[in-house]
Amino acid sequence: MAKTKTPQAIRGTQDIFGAEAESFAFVVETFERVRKLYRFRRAEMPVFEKTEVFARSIGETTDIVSKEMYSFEDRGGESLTLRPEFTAGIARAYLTNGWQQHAPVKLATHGPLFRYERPQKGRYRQFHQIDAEIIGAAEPQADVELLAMADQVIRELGIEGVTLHLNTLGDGDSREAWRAALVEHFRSVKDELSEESQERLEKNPLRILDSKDRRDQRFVADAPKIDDFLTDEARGFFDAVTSGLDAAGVKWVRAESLVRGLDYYRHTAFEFIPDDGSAAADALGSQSTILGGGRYDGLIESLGGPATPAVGWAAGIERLAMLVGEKGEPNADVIVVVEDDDFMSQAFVALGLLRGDGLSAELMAAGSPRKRFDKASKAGPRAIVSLGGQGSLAAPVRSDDEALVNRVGDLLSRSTQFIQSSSPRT
RNA sequence: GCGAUCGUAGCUCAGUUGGUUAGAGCGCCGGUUUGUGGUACCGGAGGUCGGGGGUUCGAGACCCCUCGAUCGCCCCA
Repeated sequence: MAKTKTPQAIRGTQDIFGAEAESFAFVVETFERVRKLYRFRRAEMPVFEKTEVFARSIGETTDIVSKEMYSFEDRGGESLTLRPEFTAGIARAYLTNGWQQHAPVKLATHGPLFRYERPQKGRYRQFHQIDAEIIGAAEPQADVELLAMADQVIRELGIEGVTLHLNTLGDGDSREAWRAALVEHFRSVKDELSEESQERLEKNPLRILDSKDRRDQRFVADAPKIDDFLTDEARGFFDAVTSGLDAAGVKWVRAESLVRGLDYYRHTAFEFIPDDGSAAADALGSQSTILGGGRYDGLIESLGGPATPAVGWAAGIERLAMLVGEKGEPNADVIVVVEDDDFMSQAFVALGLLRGDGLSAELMAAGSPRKRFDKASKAGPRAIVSLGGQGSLAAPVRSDDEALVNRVGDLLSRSTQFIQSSSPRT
């Protein structure tokens, strides 16, 4: 038989296992716990949608839509796309399921997203996010509550050295006026900007503001500020958000040049970013944002729904997992060692008893019988039950934990399979 | 899409200016020792050196292509 080649995993996908998988699970479990504290309701959406769901809401000119989507035709010839983010799909679900009746709704979800990008540290083609959205709430209190939750998730994950960067993009009119002023400002010095920013000038002028290129930064300093274009209403909204955050004890800094990549953002925009020089910044490489979001009051309309205010955020699980440190896999409470294969069935009785009582238990019954105890011992369980070691039905329990020895001894004595020995200790 | 570095056993890596049958540690399997034990010793399995092509008497080493990884740019979580 010809040797079959093992297919490789798809570029930019990951197989997560062991300590890394524990960190990943820790992030998700923490999110689930905190989300219930804030009374966000769990939602599940499909991982793929009609392409137009994303194209229309995210913005045709954004990088995500113009070059990063995994799109394909199904057998009926319809263009479908693997979700590159949660918000658009949630908005669609909100409209097509009549969730409007629950408005305002607080929703939480998590799962895989797909973006066709060059993989690097903290960035994958299939990646995972936790996500929280409040749909149908126009009040700044919604922004405050959403951010308080984000802040608590990060704190409960034990992540340090990360700060909330906050900005406002104003309402639609403010944003447009500001954008026009920025274009004018940068166009006057176009030839002195970096090549990339010259392109951004046409496509996405707001992004010039956070360019890393020195040539751009001199002109960023005296660029028009959003604050000068804010309507009274937009300013009032932002003030309400910031004072709410202060009252809620959420630390934040103003980031005047923080803009978000997607077209649908209005008013509040924010990112949680590691502080310069912190361990977190180090661990993340060039990927800085671990959680980002904002208010998207226009999105639902772009999908054909009624004008509906909403705010949300998403955070990369992989990026968070890199910051929570190693979460080792816990050792077994008990390992049952079969030192003589004649005692195999007793081992299953013992395992059933132990697991039924809530103790994690593992069987060690393969390989050289004489080495099994050593292997069990090496695995570092809280206790070891040895079967057949003395050629008898006795099942000695080895542990430094006296209470556990007694508990295991009591459990085993429930079966006539075992003539309990006088629990010798080591 | 662009750039840099890198691909040798399951894992971490050696492998001299290209030169015989490609090595070590850990892990795994078996045996001996110990005999209430996490020890030590012996032995074994496992590699078409990422894949393909080329240069050469001879390539794991050099060249080209390709796939992948890592790290940046762009952008984002």
